[in-house]
Amino acid sequence: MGWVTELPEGHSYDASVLTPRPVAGITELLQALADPVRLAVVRDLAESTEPRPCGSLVQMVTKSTLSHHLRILREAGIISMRVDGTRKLTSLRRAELNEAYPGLLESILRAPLPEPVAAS
Amino acid sequence: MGWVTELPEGHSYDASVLTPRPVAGITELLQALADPVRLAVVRDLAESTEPRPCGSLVQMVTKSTLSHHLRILREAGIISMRVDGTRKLTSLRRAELNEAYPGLLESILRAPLPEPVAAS
DNA sequence: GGTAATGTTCGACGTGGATCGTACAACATT
DNA sequence: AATGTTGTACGATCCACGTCGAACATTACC
Repeated sequence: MGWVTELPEGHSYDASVLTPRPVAGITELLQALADPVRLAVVRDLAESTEPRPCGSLVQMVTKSTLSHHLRILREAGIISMRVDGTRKLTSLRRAELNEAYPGLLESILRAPLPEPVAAS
Repeated sequence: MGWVTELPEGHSYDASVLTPRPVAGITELLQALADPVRLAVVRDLAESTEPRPCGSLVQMVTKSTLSHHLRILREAGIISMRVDGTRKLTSLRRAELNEAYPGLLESILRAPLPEPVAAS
């Protein structure tokens, strides 16, 4: 078996890391996308067809912070992750998003990236 | 003259209330839209072609809180306001938004409103 | 001039969110 | 078994945000 499915009262992994959620409501979805780091992650994932390990994503923040942002994106149904050995591959759920909110993701991705993402 | 244009060091109105700003960057725009009250205001404005006074908008919050949200929408370039006697008429800047981010506003407005907007 | 109507500003409060460091879990390799 | 790699959980901190009440500004009307 892979990762733990139940929480044995203490320090162990949450099963929700791997079970994809349905795409969230419009407010939660916009809140998830309304952050420079998370938006950068989404753009990054959108540019590569292949799933990407967390380490190859934006390096603006610490591992723990990135994990926090990936959790939010996961809980909003924007991304999904699957295990690949010692790493987890993250991918953008374009189909589900386009079904739930047609055109939304595309129009956001089409937007020019204004902020240099980090402080100049 | 109309409203004050300069801030005479104290309690007076800000000129930015009436001067429309350019549409903000994608992150600031999404942040402005990622709030249930503001999203309700935008939906409300989108459903009526005529500009609306603040009093006829969503009544979920206090006047001051609504004014705060309208300020954020204004600074993001999403709405504009003009004076009409003792009131200010608010209108959605659909054209400017569609020019800056084609399809974005429409896809958001097309989304079903999930949350009953207030606590049940 | 006084009063009412409509918004805005300010100050304050509470909550949530972003960030980090550290410790831990799971797997791979040796 | 020991170690390295990768990602998550937890605790703590800091700051931004949403909310309200009260005071003020602007205009209209009596």
